[in-house]
Amino acid sequence: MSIRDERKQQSRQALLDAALLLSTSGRSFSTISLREVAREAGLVPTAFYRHFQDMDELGRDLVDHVAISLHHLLRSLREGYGVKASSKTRASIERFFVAVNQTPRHWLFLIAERWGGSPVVRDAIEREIHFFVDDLAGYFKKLAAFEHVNTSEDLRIMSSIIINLSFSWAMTWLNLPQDNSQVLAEQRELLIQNTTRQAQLMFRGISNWDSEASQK
Amino acid sequence: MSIRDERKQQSRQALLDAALLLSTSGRSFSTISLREVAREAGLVPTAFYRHFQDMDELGRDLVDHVAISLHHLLRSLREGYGVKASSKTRASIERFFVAVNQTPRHWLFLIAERWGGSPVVRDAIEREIHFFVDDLAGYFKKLAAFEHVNTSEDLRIMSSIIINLSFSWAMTWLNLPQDNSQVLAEQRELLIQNTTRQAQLMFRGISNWDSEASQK
DNA sequence: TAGTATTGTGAACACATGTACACTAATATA
DNA sequence: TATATTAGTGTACATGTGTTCACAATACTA
Repeated sequence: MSIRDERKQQSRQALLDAALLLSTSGRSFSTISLREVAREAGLVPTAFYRHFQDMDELGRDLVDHVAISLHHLLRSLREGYGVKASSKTRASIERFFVAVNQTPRHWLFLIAERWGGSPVVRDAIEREIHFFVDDLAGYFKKLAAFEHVNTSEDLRIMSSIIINLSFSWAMTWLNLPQDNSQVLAEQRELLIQNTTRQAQLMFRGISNWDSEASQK
Repeated sequence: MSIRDERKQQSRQALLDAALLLSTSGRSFSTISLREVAREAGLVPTAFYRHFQDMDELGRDLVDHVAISLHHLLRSLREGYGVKASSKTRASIERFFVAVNQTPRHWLFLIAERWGGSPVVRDAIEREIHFFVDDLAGYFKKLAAFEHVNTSEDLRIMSSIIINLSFSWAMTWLNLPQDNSQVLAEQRELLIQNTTRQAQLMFRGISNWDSEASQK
Protein backbone atom coordinates (compact mmCIF):
# COMPACT_ATOMS: atom_id res chain seq x y z
CA MET A 1 0.00 0.00 0.00
CA SER A 2 1.31 3.40 -0.93
CA ILE A 3 2.18 5.99 1.68
CA ARG A 4 -0.80 8.10 0.74
CA ASP A 5 -3.25 5.24 0.92
CA GLU A 6 -1.84 4.19 4.24
CA ARG A 7 -2.34 7.64 5.75
CA LYS A 8 -5.80 7.80 4.28
CA GLN A 9 -6.64 4.55 6.01
CA GLN A 10 -5.39 6.02 9.26
CA SER A 11 -7.64 9.04 8.99
CA ARG A 12 -10.51 6.87 7.99
CA GLN A 13 -9.97 4.64 10.97
CA ALA A 14 -9.67 7.68 13.22
CA LEU A 15 -13.08 8.82 12.02
CA LEU A 16 -14.59 5.39 12.64
CA ASP A 17 -13.01 5.20 16.09
CA ALA A 18 -14.20 8.69 16.93
CA ALA A 19 -17.74 7.86 15.87
CA LEU A 20 -17.75 4.66 17.92
CA LEU A 21 -16.35 6.44 20.94
CA LEU A 22 -18.81 9.32 20.79
CA SER A 23 -21.84 7.15 20.15
CA THR A 24 -21.07 4.86 23.08
CA SER A 25 -20.35 7.51 25.69
CA GLY A 26 -23.86 8.05 26.97
CA ARG A 27 -25.26 9.30 23.69
CA SER A 28 -26.21 7.53 20.48
CA PHE A 29 -25.07 7.48 16.89
CA SER A 30 -27.91 9.60 15.59
CA THR A 31 -27.20 12.38 18.08
CA ILE A 32 -23.57 12.90 17.15
CA SER A 33 -22.67 15.33 14.41
CA LEU A 34 -20.30 15.14 11.50
CA ARG A 35 -18.34 18.03 12.97
CA GLU A 36 -17.99 16.32 16.33
CA VAL A 37 -16.65 13.18 14.71
CA ALA A 38 -14.14 15.12 12.65
CA ARG A 39 -13.06 17.12 15.70
CA GLU A 40 -12.59 13.98 17.79
CA ALA A 41 -10.57 12.42 14.97
CA GLY A 42 -8.34 15.49 14.80
CA LEU A 43 -9.59 16.57 11.41
CA VAL A 44 -11.30 19.59 10.01
CA PRO A 45 -15.02 19.09 9.20
CA THR A 46 -14.54 19.27 5.47
CA ALA A 47 -11.91 16.52 5.52
CA PHE A 48 -14.70 14.15 6.52
CA TYR A 49 -15.95 14.17 2.94
CA ARG A 50 -12.66 12.75 1.68
CA HIS A 51 -13.64 9.48 3.39
CA PHE A 52 -17.40 9.26 3.62
CA GLN A 53 -20.19 10.83 1.67
CA ASP A 54 -22.17 11.49 4.84
CA MET A 55 -22.85 10.13 8.32
CA ASP A 56 -25.03 7.37 6.89
CA GLU A 57 -22.11 5.90 4.99
CA LEU A 58 -19.92 6.18 8.08
CA GLY A 59 -22.63 4.38 10.03
CA ARG A 60 -22.83 1.52 7.56
CA ASP A 61 -19.08 1.02 7.58
CA LEU A 62 -19.03 1.18 11.36
CA VAL A 63 -21.61 -1.60 11.54
CA ASP A 64 -19.44 -3.69 9.22
CA HIS A 65 -16.40 -3.08 11.33
CA VAL A 66 -18.14 -3.91 14.60
CA ALA A 67 -19.91 -6.96 13.21
CA ILE A 68 -16.69 -8.49 11.94
CA SER A 69 -15.02 -7.94 15.28
CA LEU A 70 -17.88 -9.51 17.22
CA HIS A 71 -18.11 -12.36 14.76
CA HIS A 72 -14.50 -13.32 15.38
CA LEU A 73 -14.94 -12.95 19.10
CA LEU A 74 -17.98 -15.19 19.12
CA ARG A 75 -16.20 -17.86 17.15
CA SER A 76 -13.27 -17.88 19.53
CA LEU A 77 -15.75 -18.10 22.39
CA ARG A 78 -17.15 -21.27 20.86
CA GLU A 79 -13.78 -22.87 20.38
CA GLY A 80 -13.04 -22.32 24.05
CA TYR A 81 -16.35 -24.01 24.72
CA GLY A 82 -15.52 -26.96 22.52
CA VAL A 83 -12.51 -27.87 24.61
CA LYS A 84 -14.31 -28.30 27.89
CA ALA A 85 -17.33 -29.68 26.08
CA SER A 86 -20.58 -29.27 28.00
CA SER A 87 -18.86 -28.45 31.24
CA LYS A 88 -20.35 -25.95 33.62
CA THR A 89 -22.77 -23.39 32.30
CA ARG A 90 -21.45 -20.82 34.70
CA ALA A 91 -18.00 -20.97 33.19
CA SER A 92 -19.45 -20.26 29.76
CA ILE A 93 -21.34 -17.27 31.05
CA GLU A 94 -18.22 -15.94 32.74
CA ARG A 95 -16.27 -16.29 29.53
CA PHE A 96 -19.06 -14.49 27.73
CA PHE A 97 -18.85 -11.52 30.07
CA VAL A 98 -15.07 -11.44 29.75
CA ALA A 99 -15.55 -11.25 26.01
CA VAL A 100 -18.02 -8.41 26.42
CA ASN A 101 -15.51 -6.56 28.57
CA GLN A 102 -12.93 -6.98 25.87
CA THR A 103 -14.70 -4.72 23.38
CA PRO A 104 -17.53 -3.15 25.36
CA ARG A 105 -18.15 -0.35 22.88
CA HIS A 106 -18.74 -2.79 20.05
CA TRP A 107 -21.49 -4.47 22.04
CA LEU A 108 -22.94 -1.18 23.18
CA PHE A 109 -23.05 0.11 19.64
CA LEU A 110 -24.54 -2.95 18.02
CA ILE A 111 -27.22 -3.50 20.63
CA ALA A 112 -28.19 0.12 21.25
CA GLU A 113 -28.26 1.07 17.58
CA ARG A 114 -30.22 -2.06 16.69
CA TRP A 115 -33.37 -0.06 17.41
CA GLY A 116 -31.68 3.32 17.30
CA GLY A 117 -32.49 6.55 15.51
CA SER A 118 -30.68 5.90 12.23
CA PRO A 119 -32.67 3.80 9.73
CA VAL A 120 -29.55 3.03 7.71
CA VAL A 121 -27.65 1.72 10.73
CA ARG A 122 -30.71 -0.18 11.94
CA ASP A 123 -31.04 -2.07 8.69
CA ALA A 124 -27.35 -2.85 8.48
CA ILE A 125 -27.37 -4.23 12.02
CA GLU A 126 -30.45 -6.33 11.46
CA ARG A 127 -28.71 -7.95 8.51
CA GLU A 128 -25.64 -8.73 10.57
CA ILE A 129 -27.69 -10.21 13.39
CA HIS A 130 -29.35 -12.44 10.86
CA PHE A 131 -25.90 -13.74 9.93
CA PHE A 132 -25.06 -14.29 13.57
CA VAL A 133 -28.20 -16.36 14.04
CA ASP A 134 -27.52 -18.49 10.98
CA ASP A 135 -23.92 -18.99 11.96
CA LEU A 136 -24.76 -20.08 15.49
CA ALA A 137 -27.49 -22.39 14.20
CA GLY A 138 -24.94 -24.01 11.92
CA TYR A 139 -22.69 -24.56 14.91
CA PHE A 140 -25.52 -26.15 16.90
CA LYS A 141 -26.05 -28.61 14.12
CA LYS A 142 -22.68 -30.17 14.84
CA LEU A 143 -23.20 -30.33 18.60
CA ALA A 144 -24.15 -33.54 20.37
CA ALA A 145 -26.55 -31.73 22.69
CA PHE A 146 -28.66 -30.77 19.69
CA GLU A 147 -28.77 -34.16 17.98
CA HIS A 148 -32.43 -34.68 18.82
CA VAL A 149 -33.45 -31.41 17.19
CA ASN A 150 -34.57 -32.48 13.76
CA THR A 151 -35.30 -29.49 11.60
CA SER A 152 -32.82 -26.72 10.91
CA GLU A 153 -35.69 -24.31 11.43
CA ASP A 154 -35.79 -25.34 15.07
CA LEU A 155 -32.06 -24.82 15.32
CA ARG A 156 -32.44 -21.30 13.99
CA ILE A 157 -35.14 -20.64 16.56
CA MET A 158 -32.92 -21.72 19.40
CA SER A 159 -30.05 -19.72 18.01
CA SER A 160 -32.24 -16.68 17.77
CA ILE A 161 -33.43 -17.00 21.36
CA ILE A 162 -29.90 -17.26 22.63
CA ILE A 163 -28.63 -14.33 20.62
CA ASN A 164 -31.47 -12.07 21.66
CA LEU A 165 -31.11 -13.05 25.28
CA SER A 166 -27.35 -12.65 25.21
CA PHE A 167 -27.83 -9.08 24.04
CA SER A 168 -29.95 -8.39 27.11
CA TRP A 169 -27.28 -10.02 29.25
CA ALA A 170 -24.49 -7.97 27.71
CA MET A 171 -26.37 -4.73 28.18
CA THR A 172 -27.26 -5.48 31.77
CA TRP A 173 -23.63 -6.32 32.39
CA LEU A 174 -22.40 -3.11 30.79
CA ASN A 175 -24.95 -1.07 32.72
CA LEU A 176 -23.48 -2.02 36.07
CA PRO A 177 -21.94 0.94 37.92
CA GLN A 178 -18.52 1.90 36.58
CA ASP A 179 -16.50 2.25 39.76
CA ASN A 180 -14.61 -0.89 40.68
CA SER A 181 -15.68 -0.88 44.29
CA GLN A 182 -16.79 -3.76 46.47
CA VAL A 183 -20.38 -3.10 45.41
CA LEU A 184 -19.51 -3.75 41.78
CA ALA A 185 -17.96 -7.11 42.57
CA GLU A 186 -21.08 -8.15 44.43
CA GLN A 187 -23.41 -7.00 41.69
CA ARG A 188 -21.34 -8.80 39.10
CA GLU A 189 -21.45 -12.01 41.06
CA LEU A 190 -25.19 -11.67 41.41
CA LEU A 191 -25.65 -11.02 37.71
CA ILE A 192 -23.46 -13.98 36.79
CA GLN A 193 -25.55 -16.27 38.99
CA ASN A 194 -28.74 -14.85 37.58
CA THR A 195 -27.62 -15.17 33.99
CA THR A 196 -26.31 -18.67 34.56
CA ARG A 197 -29.73 -19.77 35.73
CA GLN A 198 -31.34 -18.16 32.70
CA ALA A 199 -29.00 -20.15 30.49
CA GLN A 200 -29.70 -23.33 32.41
CA LEU A 201 -33.39 -22.81 31.89
CA MET A 202 -32.76 -22.48 28.18
CA PHE A 203 -30.81 -25.70 28.03
CA ARG A 204 -33.54 -27.53 29.93
CA GLY A 205 -35.91 -26.43 27.23
CA ILE A 206 -33.54 -27.55 24.51
CA SER A 207 -32.70 -30.95 25.93
CA ASN A 208 -36.40 -31.68 26.44
CA TRP A 209 -37.29 -30.46 22.99
CA ASP A 210 -39.34 -32.66 20.71
CA SER A 211 -39.47 -31.41 17.16
CA GLU A 212 -42.44 -33.62 16.25
CA ALA A 213 -44.67 -32.87 19.21
CA SER A 214 -44.39 -29.09 18.90
CA GLN A 215 -44.86 -29.15 15.18
CA LYS A 216 -48.17 -27.34 15.49
CA MET B 1 -60.75 21.21 37.45
CA SER B 2 -60.84 24.83 36.33
CA ILE B 3 -61.12 25.78 32.68
CA ARG B 4 -57.58 27.02 32.65
CA ASP B 5 -56.18 23.84 34.19
CA GLU B 6 -58.14 21.74 31.78
CA ARG B 7 -56.74 23.57 28.76
CA LYS B 8 -53.28 23.34 30.23
CA GLN B 9 -53.66 19.59 30.49
CA GLN B 10 -54.69 19.49 26.84
CA SER B 11 -51.58 21.35 25.72
CA ARG B 12 -49.44 19.20 27.95
CA GLN B 13 -50.93 16.07 26.46
CA ALA B 14 -50.47 17.48 22.97
CA LEU B 15 -46.77 17.91 23.72
CA LEU B 16 -46.47 14.37 25.05
CA ASP B 17 -48.33 12.98 22.05
CA ALA B 18 -46.19 14.98 19.65
CA ALA B 19 -43.00 13.73 21.29
CA LEU B 20 -44.18 10.12 21.13
CA LEU B 21 -45.20 10.48 17.51
CA LEU B 22 -41.96 12.10 16.41
CA SER B 23 -39.72 9.72 18.32
CA THR B 24 -41.42 6.65 16.88
CA SER B 25 -41.49 7.70 13.23
CA GLY B 26 -38.13 6.39 12.18
CA ARG B 27 -36.11 8.60 14.50
CA SER B 28 -35.50 8.51 18.22
CA PHE B 29 -36.27 10.62 21.24
CA SER B 30 -32.81 12.09 21.54
CA THR B 31 -32.83 13.30 17.96
CA ILE B 32 -36.01 15.32 18.17
CA SER B 33 -35.86 18.94 19.20
CA LEU B 34 -37.89 21.00 21.61
CA ARG B 35 -38.98 23.20 18.72
CA GLU B 36 -40.14 20.24 16.65
CA VAL B 37 -42.24 18.95 19.50
CA ALA B 38 -43.82 22.34 20.09
CA ARG B 39 -44.47 22.74 16.36
CA GLU B 40 -46.10 19.32 16.11
CA ALA B 41 -48.25 20.13 19.14
CA GLY B 42 -49.37 23.38 17.55
CA LEU B 43 -47.55 25.57 20.01
CA VAL B 44 -44.86 28.19 19.85
CA PRO B 45 -41.44 27.01 21.12
CA THR B 46 -41.48 29.17 24.21
CA ALA B 47 -44.83 27.78 25.30
CA PHE B 48 -43.06 24.48 25.88
CA TYR B 49 -41.57 25.89 29.06
CA ARG B 50 -45.01 26.42 30.59
CA HIS B 51 -45.26 22.63 30.85
CA PHE B 52 -41.80 21.15 31.10
CA GLN B 53 -38.50 22.51 32.22
CA ASP B 54 -36.70 20.83 29.33
CA MET B 55 -36.79 17.75 27.09
CA ASP B 56 -35.48 15.57 29.89
CA GLU B 57 -38.53 16.26 32.00
CA LEU B 58 -40.79 15.61 29.01
CA GLY B 59 -38.97 12.34 28.49
CA ARG B 60 -39.44 11.21 32.06
CA ASP B 61 -43.14 11.96 31.97
CA LEU B 62 -43.49 10.22 28.64
CA VAL B 63 -41.93 7.07 30.07
CA ASP B 64 -44.42 7.22 32.95
CA HIS B 65 -47.30 7.61 30.56
CA VAL B 66 -46.20 4.75 28.31
CA ALA B 67 -45.35 2.42 31.18
CA ILE B 68 -48.77 2.82 32.76
CA SER B 69 -50.47 2.11 29.46
CA LEU B 70 -48.42 -1.02 28.82
CA HIS B 71 -48.86 -2.17 32.38
CA HIS B 72 -52.66 -2.13 32.01
CA LEU B 73 -52.42 -3.83 28.67
CA LEU B 74 -50.24 -6.61 30.03
CA ARG B 75 -52.58 -7.23 32.92
CA SER B 76 -55.56 -7.53 30.61
CA LEU B 77 -53.54 -9.91 28.46
CA ARG B 78 -53.04 -12.14 31.50
CA GLU B 79 -56.69 -12.18 32.41
CA GLY B 80 -57.54 -13.33 28.92
CA TYR B 81 -54.95 -16.03 29.44
CA GLY B 82 -56.47 -17.07 32.77
CA VAL B 83 -59.78 -17.95 31.16
CA LYS B 84 -58.47 -20.48 28.70
CA ALA B 85 -55.86 -21.61 31.20
CA SER B 86 -52.83 -23.21 29.60
CA SER B 87 -54.53 -23.66 26.26
CA LYS B 88 -52.57 -23.29 23.09
CA THR B 89 -49.37 -21.30 23.15
CA ARG B 90 -50.04 -20.03 19.70
CA ALA B 91 -53.23 -18.31 20.76
CA SER B 92 -51.33 -16.48 23.48
CA ILE B 93 -48.72 -15.29 21.05
CA GLU B 94 -51.41 -14.10 18.67
CA ARG B 95 -53.08 -12.17 21.45
CA PHE B 96 -49.74 -10.67 22.32
CA PHE B 97 -49.22 -9.37 18.81
CA VAL B 98 -52.74 -7.98 18.73
CA ALA B 99 -51.90 -6.11 21.90
CA VAL B 100 -48.71 -4.77 20.34
CA ASN B 101 -50.69 -3.59 17.35
CA GLN B 102 -53.06 -1.77 19.65
CA THR B 103 -50.45 0.74 20.83
CA PRO B 104 -47.46 0.16 18.59
CA ARG B 105 -45.80 3.47 19.39
CA HIS B 106 -45.76 2.72 23.09
CA TRP B 107 -43.84 -0.48 22.45
CA LEU B 108 -41.54 1.15 19.96
CA PHE B 109 -40.74 3.92 22.37
CA LEU B 110 -40.13 1.79 25.43
CA ILE B 111 -37.99 -0.79 23.68
CA ALA B 112 -36.00 1.52 21.43
CA GLU B 113 -35.32 4.09 24.12
CA ARG B 114 -34.35 1.41 26.63
CA TRP B 115 -30.82 1.66 25.29
CA GLY B 116 -31.35 4.98 23.55
CA GLY B 117 -29.44 8.23 23.54
CA SER B 118 -31.07 9.94 26.53
CA PRO B 119 -29.62 8.87 29.91
CA VAL B 120 -32.64 10.23 31.75
CA VAL B 121 -35.09 8.26 29.64
CA ARG B 122 -32.91 5.17 29.81
CA ASP B 123 -32.90 5.16 33.59
CA ALA B 124 -36.62 5.78 33.84
CA ILE B 125 -37.33 2.89 31.49
CA GLU B 126 -35.02 0.50 33.28
CA ARG B 127 -36.92 1.22 36.48
CA GLU B 128 -40.25 0.51 34.82
CA ILE B 129 -39.02 -2.74 33.30
CA HIS B 130 -37.93 -3.79 36.76
CA PHE B 131 -41.52 -3.31 37.91
CA PHE B 132 -42.80 -5.33 34.96
CA VAL B 133 -40.51 -8.21 35.86
CA ASP B 134 -41.54 -8.17 39.52
CA ASP B 135 -45.19 -7.95 38.59
CA LEU B 136 -45.04 -10.87 36.17
CA ALA B 137 -43.07 -12.93 38.66
CA GLY B 138 -45.79 -12.31 41.23
CA TYR B 139 -48.33 -13.55 38.73
CA PHE B 140 -46.33 -16.70 38.03
CA LYS B 141 -46.33 -17.47 41.71
CA LYS B 142 -50.08 -18.06 41.59
CA LEU B 143 -49.96 -20.21 38.47
CA ALA B 144 -50.22 -24.00 38.60
CA ALA B 145 -47.58 -24.45 35.91
CA PHE B 146 -45.03 -22.82 38.20
CA GLU B 147 -45.83 -24.74 41.36
CA HIS B 148 -42.61 -26.72 41.23
CA VAL B 149 -40.48 -23.58 41.09
CA ASN B 150 -39.47 -23.09 44.69
CA THR B 151 -37.66 -19.81 45.10
CA SER B 152 -39.10 -16.47 44.10
CA GLU B 153 -35.67 -15.68 42.72
CA ASP B 154 -36.21 -18.36 40.09
CA LEU B 155 -39.60 -16.89 39.30
CA ARG B 156 -38.03 -13.51 38.72
CA ILE B 157 -35.47 -15.10 36.41
CA MET B 158 -38.17 -16.70 34.30
CA SER B 159 -40.14 -13.49 34.26
CA SER B 160 -37.10 -11.59 33.13
CA ILE B 161 -36.39 -14.02 30.30
CA ILE B 162 -39.92 -13.76 29.03
CA ILE B 163 -40.04 -9.98 29.20
CA ASN B 164 -36.73 -9.55 27.42
CA LEU B 165 -37.69 -12.04 24.76
CA SER B 166 -41.12 -10.51 24.29
CA PHE B 167 -39.45 -7.19 23.57
CA SER B 168 -37.50 -8.82 20.77
CA TRP B 169 -40.69 -10.37 19.50
CA ALA B 170 -42.58 -7.10 19.56
CA MET B 171 -39.82 -5.28 17.70
CA THR B 172 -39.51 -7.98 15.06
CA TRP B 173 -43.26 -7.82 14.62
CA LEU B 174 -43.30 -4.05 14.30
CA ASN B 175 -40.42 -4.16 11.85
CA LEU B 176 -42.37 -6.14 9.29
CA PRO B 177 -43.03 -4.19 6.08
CA GLN B 178 -45.82 -1.67 6.44
CA ASP B 179 -47.88 -2.38 3.34
CA ASN B 180 -50.74 -4.76 3.95
CA SER B 181 -50.05 -6.90 0.94
CA GLN B 182 -50.09 -10.65 0.61
CA VAL B 183 -46.42 -10.69 1.50
CA LEU B 184 -47.15 -9.15 4.86
CA ALA B 185 -49.74 -11.78 5.74
CA GLU B 186 -47.26 -14.52 4.93
CA GLN B 187 -44.47 -12.95 6.93
CA ARG B 188 -46.78 -12.45 9.87
CA GLU B 189 -47.84 -16.07 9.80
CA LEU B 190 -44.21 -17.13 9.66
CA LEU B 191 -43.27 -14.91 12.56
CA ILE B 192 -46.19 -16.16 14.63
CA GLN B 193 -45.12 -19.75 14.07
CA ASN B 194 -41.53 -18.91 14.84
CA THR B 195 -42.40 -17.02 18.01
CA THR B 196 -44.77 -19.74 19.15
CA ARG B 197 -41.98 -22.26 19.00
CA GLN B 198 -39.69 -19.96 20.93
CA ALA B 199 -42.33 -19.73 23.63
CA GLN B 200 -42.84 -23.48 23.63
CA LEU B 201 -39.14 -23.97 24.12
CA MET B 202 -39.29 -21.64 27.10
CA PHE B 203 -42.14 -23.57 28.66
CA ARG B 204 -40.30 -26.83 28.18
CA GLY B 205 -37.49 -25.35 30.17
CA ILE B 206 -39.84 -24.15 32.86
CA SER B 207 -41.81 -27.35 33.26
CA ASN B 208 -38.58 -29.34 33.50
CA TRP B 209 -37.06 -26.92 35.95
CA ASP B 210 -35.61 -28.21 39.19
CA SER B 211 -34.78 -25.45 41.64
CA GLU B 212 -32.57 -27.71 43.78
CA ALA B 213 -30.50 -29.31 41.03
CA SER B 214 -29.55 -26.03 39.38
CA GLN B 215 -28.76 -24.34 42.64
CA LYS B 216 -25.08 -24.14 41.78
C1' DT C 1 12.25 16.40 -12.61
C1' DA C 2 7.74 18.51 -14.08
C1' DG C 3 3.08 17.94 -13.82
C1' DT C 4 -0.93 15.70 -11.83
C1' DA C 5 -3.85 13.80 -8.26
C1' DT C 6 -5.48 13.88 -3.78
C1' DT C 7 -5.68 14.60 1.38
C1' DG C 8 -6.34 18.22 4.39
C1' DT C 9 -7.32 23.48 5.40
C1' DG C 10 -9.91 27.94 6.19
C1' DA C 11 -13.45 31.05 5.33
C1' DA C 12 -18.10 31.53 4.35
C1' DC C 13 -23.09 30.53 3.87
C1' DA C 14 -27.86 29.55 5.16
C1' DC C 15 -30.25 27.30 8.55
C1' DA C 16 -32.04 25.14 13.02
C1' DT C 17 -31.54 25.10 17.70
C1' DG C 18 -32.29 26.38 23.04
C1' DT C 19 -33.46 30.02 25.75
C1' DA C 20 -34.34 34.97 27.59
C1' DC C 21 -37.44 38.71 27.73
C1' DA C 22 -41.23 41.75 27.23
C1' DC C 23 -45.82 41.38 25.88
C1' DT C 24 -51.04 39.94 25.10
C1' DA C 25 -55.30 37.93 26.23
C1' DA C 26 -57.90 35.39 28.86
C1' DT C 27 -59.12 33.16 33.31
C1' DA C 28 -59.20 33.24 38.24
C1' DT C 29 -59.59 35.70 42.64
C1' DA C 30 -60.80 39.42 45.86
C1' DT D 1 -66.15 44.80 39.16
C1' DA D 2 -61.20 45.57 39.67
C1' DT D 3 -56.96 43.23 40.13
C1' DA D 4 -53.74 39.48 39.86
C1' DT D 5 -52.26 34.99 37.52
C1' DT D 6 -50.86 32.66 33.83
C1' DA D 7 -50.95 30.02 29.11
C1' DG D 8 -49.46 31.35 24.94
C1' DT D 9 -47.00 34.90 21.56
C1' DG D 10 -43.19 37.32 18.99
C1' DT D 11 -38.68 39.03 18.75
C1' DA D 12 -34.04 38.41 19.46
C1' DC D 13 -29.45 36.40 20.06
C1' DA D 14 -25.61 33.35 20.52
C1' DT D 15 -24.30 28.85 19.16
C1' DG D 16 -23.77 24.52 16.45
C1' DT D 17 -24.84 22.45 12.21
C1' DG D 18 -24.08 20.47 7.04
C1' DT D 19 -22.12 21.79 2.93
C1' DT D 20 -19.72 24.82 -0.77
C1' DC D 21 -15.61 26.48 -2.57
C1' DA D 22 -11.01 28.02 -3.47
C1' DC D 23 -6.65 26.96 -1.77
C1' DA D 24 -2.21 24.55 0.34
C1' DA D 25 0.81 20.77 0.83
C1' DT D 26 2.36 16.57 -0.26
C1' DA D 27 2.66 12.01 -2.50
C1' DC D 28 2.19 9.80 -6.99
C1' DT D 29 3.21 9.39 -12.14
C1' DA D 30 5.10 10.21 -16.62
